[in-house]
Amino acid sequence: MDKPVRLRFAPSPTGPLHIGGIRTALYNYLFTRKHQGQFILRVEDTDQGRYVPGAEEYIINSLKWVGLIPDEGPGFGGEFGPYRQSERKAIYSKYAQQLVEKGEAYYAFDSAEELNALRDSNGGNQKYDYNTRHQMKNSVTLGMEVAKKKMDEGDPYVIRLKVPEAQEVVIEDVIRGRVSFHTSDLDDKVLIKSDGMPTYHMANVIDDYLMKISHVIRGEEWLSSTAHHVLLYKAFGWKNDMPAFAHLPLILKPTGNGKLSKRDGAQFGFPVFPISWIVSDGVEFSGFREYGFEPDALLNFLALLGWNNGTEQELFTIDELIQNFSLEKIVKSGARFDFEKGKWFNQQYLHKIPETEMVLRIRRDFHELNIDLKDDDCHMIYELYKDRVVFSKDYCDFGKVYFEEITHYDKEFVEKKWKPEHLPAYQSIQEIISGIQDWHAAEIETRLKEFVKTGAIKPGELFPALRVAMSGIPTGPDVFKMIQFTGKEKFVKRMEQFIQYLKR
RNA sequence: GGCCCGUUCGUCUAGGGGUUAGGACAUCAGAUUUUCAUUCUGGUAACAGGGGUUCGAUUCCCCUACGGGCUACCA
Repeated sequence: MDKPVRLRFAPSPTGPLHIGGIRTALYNYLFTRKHQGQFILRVEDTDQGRYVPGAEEYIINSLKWVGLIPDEGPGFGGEFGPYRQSERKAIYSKYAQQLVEKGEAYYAFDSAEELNALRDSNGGNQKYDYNTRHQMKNSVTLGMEVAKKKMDEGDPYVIRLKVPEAQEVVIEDVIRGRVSFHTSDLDDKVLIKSDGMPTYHMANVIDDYLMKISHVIRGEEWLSSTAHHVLLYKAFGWKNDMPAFAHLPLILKPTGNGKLSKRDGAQFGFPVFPISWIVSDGVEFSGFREYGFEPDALLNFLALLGWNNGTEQELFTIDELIQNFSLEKIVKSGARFDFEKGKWFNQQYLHKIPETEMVLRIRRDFHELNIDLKDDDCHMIYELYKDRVVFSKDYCDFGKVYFEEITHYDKEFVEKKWKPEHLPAYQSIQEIISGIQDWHAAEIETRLKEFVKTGAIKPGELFPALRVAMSGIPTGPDVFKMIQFTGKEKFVKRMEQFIQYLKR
């Protein structure tokens, strides 16, 4: 008897999607996959004033990057199209007409000034509702004859929902349980704007009905207006076909107040967008992709931000997420965004990537720097850095010092650890190393340790110094392997450069 | 202001009328690495407050506080 499972992700192309949107899409996707349903992308582009060119393409590219591919949607086919609301204008007018005829909606001719005057009255809190509609300029007060005449004369008008008096509107939210509103708190929402376009509420309800949507999983910002949506379903006589609602907790800023917003990335120093977004004036907002995130890691991280399966498992493959997902286990309260935890997820995923794949990426990243690496070099860089990378591009960031000139040395190290009396030791080491025939880390290690035993320098002073000489910074992998990888000739040169720098 | 939703370690969360309130990230300490990192071990750290209900409440109810959302011819 259950309806087929059909869920929609319905973003508005007013700019780039942010990760909250990706999480919403993910939950929709997981639910459909778990119940063998359809995952539908619907573009809610009914606000012509806020339409941003390229945003739709951006949304689709983002979904593709993370692997949440719609079964239906613009460019994805499907029997219930068009999936862009701007292309469904005629449908909405038809249904709006129907509502007016049934007496569930009415035409309104109030000007912006008149609406402001209404709002400002009664202490600035007055709504356009069943208490005030009788004092406004609409087909309820004017009569249908006059209204028709005004419309024929070209007077701009909107269509408003005629919210019934003194009723309780109840929503059975899958996540929150029973939530109720009273119609006395609800205004007569505009359904069709004066440009002929529907508002979100109107288009949303009609499309969900027409597209046979079974469950609406969306952000909590929609919970309040769901009361109007329920009223709309009733007005149309579609109450029995109403989808189940599940309102998701919001993702909050890491610190401070409010929900995570698109501008927070710049402020907190981490991406909030899945992939980078270039604003028309050339400003670019970096994305998780460009930051180096694995799409599966991002999804895993996002999935756990407001949901868990009741166990202590944190690492889930996408299939495991599908198997384990349930709306009932979604947390009710908002979740602060913790970028550090996101990085941890990425690191975990990076460890799972096989060496052969990683080596390919290392070669590709170096190639972009115009450095063509030999197979052995790629493997060596992998070996050297695999325990300390968080993103795959870190291999390149760490490894490029072996192929580029060293332009500066860690200031703190030089100031704190460098002592002029170390100089002879450095020079001795340069000689010892350059004398090694069997160029291997093990041999280098033996010789260096022998030297340290002479007491010329302490190990704690020597090894970090060698790292600085090799790479500019005192942290890094095993020094002996570093030296081996640097190569004898380059090692000698770098020691020379370092010694010159210290003498300056 | 009004309406609606929420509140367990710094953060994400598990749990649920009787628990040493568990895990993860972060953080701190120890071990190992004659160095940093890794790894391992261990530690600090939470039921917002006040009333009920109850033999017993962090868990159920109410109030307060705090947080969040909505309050547009935006979605």
